[in-house]
Amino acid sequence: MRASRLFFPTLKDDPAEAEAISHKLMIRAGLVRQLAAGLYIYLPLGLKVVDKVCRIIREEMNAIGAQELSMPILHPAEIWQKTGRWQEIGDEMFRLKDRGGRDMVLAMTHEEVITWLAAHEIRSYRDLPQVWYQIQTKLRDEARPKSGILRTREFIMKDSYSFDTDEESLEQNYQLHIQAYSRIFQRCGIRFYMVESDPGMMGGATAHEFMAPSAAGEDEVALCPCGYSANLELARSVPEVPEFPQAGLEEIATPDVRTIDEVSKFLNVDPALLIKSLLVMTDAGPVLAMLRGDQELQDSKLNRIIGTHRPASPAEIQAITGAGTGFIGPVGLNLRKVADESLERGVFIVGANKDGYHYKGAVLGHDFETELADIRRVKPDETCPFCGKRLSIEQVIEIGNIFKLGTKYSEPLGATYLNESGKEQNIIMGSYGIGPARIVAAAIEQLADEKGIIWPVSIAPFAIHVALVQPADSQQTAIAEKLYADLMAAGAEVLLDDRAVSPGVKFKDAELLGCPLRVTIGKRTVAEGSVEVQVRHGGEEHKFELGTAADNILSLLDSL
RNA sequence: CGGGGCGUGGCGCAGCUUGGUAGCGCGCUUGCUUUGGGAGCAAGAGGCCGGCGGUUCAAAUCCGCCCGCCCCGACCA
Repeated sequence: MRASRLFFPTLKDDPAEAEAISHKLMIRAGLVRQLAAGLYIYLPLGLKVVDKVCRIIREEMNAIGAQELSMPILHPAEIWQKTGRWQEIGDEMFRLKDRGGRDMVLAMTHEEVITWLAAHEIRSYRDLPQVWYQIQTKLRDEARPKSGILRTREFIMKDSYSFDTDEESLEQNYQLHIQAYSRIFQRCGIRFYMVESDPGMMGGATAHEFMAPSAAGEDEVALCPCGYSANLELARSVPEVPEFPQAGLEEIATPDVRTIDEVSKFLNVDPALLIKSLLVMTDAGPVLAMLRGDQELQDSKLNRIIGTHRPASPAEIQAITGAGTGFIGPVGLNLRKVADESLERGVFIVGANKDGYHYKGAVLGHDFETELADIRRVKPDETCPFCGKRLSIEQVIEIGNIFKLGTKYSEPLGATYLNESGKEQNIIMGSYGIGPARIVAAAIEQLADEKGIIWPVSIAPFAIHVALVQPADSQQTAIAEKLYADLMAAGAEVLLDDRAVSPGVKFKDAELLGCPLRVTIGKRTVAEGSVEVQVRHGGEEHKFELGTAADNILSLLDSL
């Protein structure tokens, strides 16, 4: 491709609306343009990179026996009503009516459709197992699109679905996907972790996510050297146990001292000796959530125990507990309570449900009763529950996920098969996603430097960027054209910058675009009968004689 | 949905406090020069100042409503 004909509008300045590195660079390098919040146009270079990622995905999916198909984006509401997600999912699903007044939905995901297909076409255990996949557009009316292409309202996804007769067979397909995913992310040149994850709205019991470490990520994971790794939504840890004082409930005056910080300073005690009491409201009434003063609530964990909830307002707190914010506690409070398991043993200071007062010496089982559960957020350096080493926490981009669905979709949609003894059984399903655009963003986030993008060879829009310094010079042009033709003939993807712009602009654009190798042909190299080659990642420079330049460039490329 | 910020040529911004008919840098066009790190000189083109309404002799500027975009939170296959 010649740069003089390539549509790649580059920008000198960072766009005002971009925050994330990948967002800034994708716009500056002319990969994408934003149409509206969460809606992006992929320009030629951006599309080229996404296509390369998709090609790798296809190769690896095909390699585990998955078969590509394509499903509609527009669905009849009926199948979503059958699985219950029509009701369960709220504003995040785009809904519309067709001319006949029938309810339709725009696909957020395709479990319903693929299961409909399986219900119609799978009859016998002899038809199983199957793995079907597609790379297709998904639409979600995101509450908050953000970070460029990381969270958008329309995006493509590779989604695959496995259909098995039993759990063991599902486990095999699950493992095959783990293998395929690992190879895909490796080949795309990004660092990633596989972590335990919350099945969430997908349903099912087992789920893992593939996470690429990046400051732009929206998720956090806990990691242990022993291999334990989990999304913070469900990560577990063993907290330090403090020295507790004597038991014996006693009211103490704490005038105008409300927060954990204030109380611990006022009483000169470790925050871990206090109970943090949070009142939340559910459909079934108020619930008191309790944590140690040095801990924070992991809302997703509480959510799984008490369902959807919201913090109580100050007025509600007053009405329900009789005290204001900062003075509430479990003692004498007759409502549902959920305490973090770290409160099971110990002697704590708690709010007295009376303005200006706390109790000290409160003991679970003696002074109050509560349900116990893990509802705290893991903190860095807490102990791993499996090996005792220290956990670290990293910010990550979710690039893929895998779920064991079981019969959550096959049952309501009637996807069954006849087993060996002629008995009808529900098909056991799995569902597996990858976000190609997120892989692209993660690669940029993880590798870029202050000059621009640095592509891994496997997904670079071009492998070699030939900078022809003076296109007006016939000698330089002849050399560049020959090299361009030779490299292309050898199968390499080459961008020839033949634009009549100043050398500085060419070099800056080459760095911004981030192709793995930049070949420079100018006055200096012509005089020496050589070409200059710079490796974008690391900046290493080489000089190759003209006669063997193409071969040397290609072997240098292979070595990257 | 809650909180905050922003909206002025293609891009990045100033002007708004104290109303008086729009400016800077980059980019773009033409010409000449230049040619290994975002070139120089000269001449140009390009803006219903997000929208609607109000106040006023007069609104980019003041007031109200709305829309859009970004950030934090909630939410999130």
